[in-house]
Amino acid sequence: MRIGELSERTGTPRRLLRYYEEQGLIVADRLPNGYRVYDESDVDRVAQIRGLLDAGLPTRIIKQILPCLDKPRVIHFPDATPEMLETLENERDRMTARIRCLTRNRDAVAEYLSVVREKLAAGPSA
Amino acid sequence: MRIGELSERTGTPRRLLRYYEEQGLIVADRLPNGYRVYDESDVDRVAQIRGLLDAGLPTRIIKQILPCLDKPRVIHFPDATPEMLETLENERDRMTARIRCLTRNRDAVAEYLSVVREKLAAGPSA
DNA sequence: TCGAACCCTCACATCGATGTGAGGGTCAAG
DNA sequence: CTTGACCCTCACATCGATGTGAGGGTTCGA
Repeated sequence: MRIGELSERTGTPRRLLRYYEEQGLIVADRLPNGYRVYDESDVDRVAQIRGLLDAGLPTRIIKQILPCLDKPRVIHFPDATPEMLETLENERDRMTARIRCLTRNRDAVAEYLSVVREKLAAGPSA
Repeated sequence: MRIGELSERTGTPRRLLRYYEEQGLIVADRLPNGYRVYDESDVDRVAQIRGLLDAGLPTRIIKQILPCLDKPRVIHFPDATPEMLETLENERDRMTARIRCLTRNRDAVAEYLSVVREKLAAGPSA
């Protein structure tokens, strides 16, 4: 598929698909006329990128963790330098911290909402 | 305490403490000379703000969810408009989505790391 | 009284993610 | 051949979070 379809299917502006490519997060083949072509797997990949961006990770980091989830179990770690492994470990820990923070606050918001809803159901205009 | 101490204890630049105040995330009393004064609870509050910012939430949203976790159980929902409740529900769901995305990817990174570590332990230079 | 170490406000700069549009090719259908 | 719907690159604009520094007060100890 070309960029327009991918944009529509992922709800992502074309501008951003090009930006993600520029940042090395996705690679697109080109037709002889220069048009980008994508395949089905790019739909998931873009969704993943957007999810991570939305969770606060910068493209620089996303670029590093994406290969870890590539393909089924084809771990191509020969190019894994010690610095890179350390970066990944740090990022794993940061993600864990984020998850904890988000969970705690999400639960608090959820509880607040349920209490308010309960009150509203009991005495609407009180 | 004044801004310098809070900055040091939270590892947050003074500039940002002032910025958070400007965004309505924290309120600081003032000494007669204009200096900001904070109390112990602000240390936790700043940590919470930073955690949420790091998790990708904008100050505008953080400002809305902070009151939900304020104090023990003093829910002051009289000023809870329907729009606000809807915003909170949306944000709760977005946080849940973020948590799922982060967890999935964190686990993948963690597994990648453990496999690589294992390989390295087995045949270091192979 | 002077200097160091605080604090203040204001304002411009940077950085990453994104919006927007100019200027211009490609291609299929009328 | 032309029009409309695609696509391209390039470049400037915006927005939120953050850096940086100018210009200036306050406090305190040497």
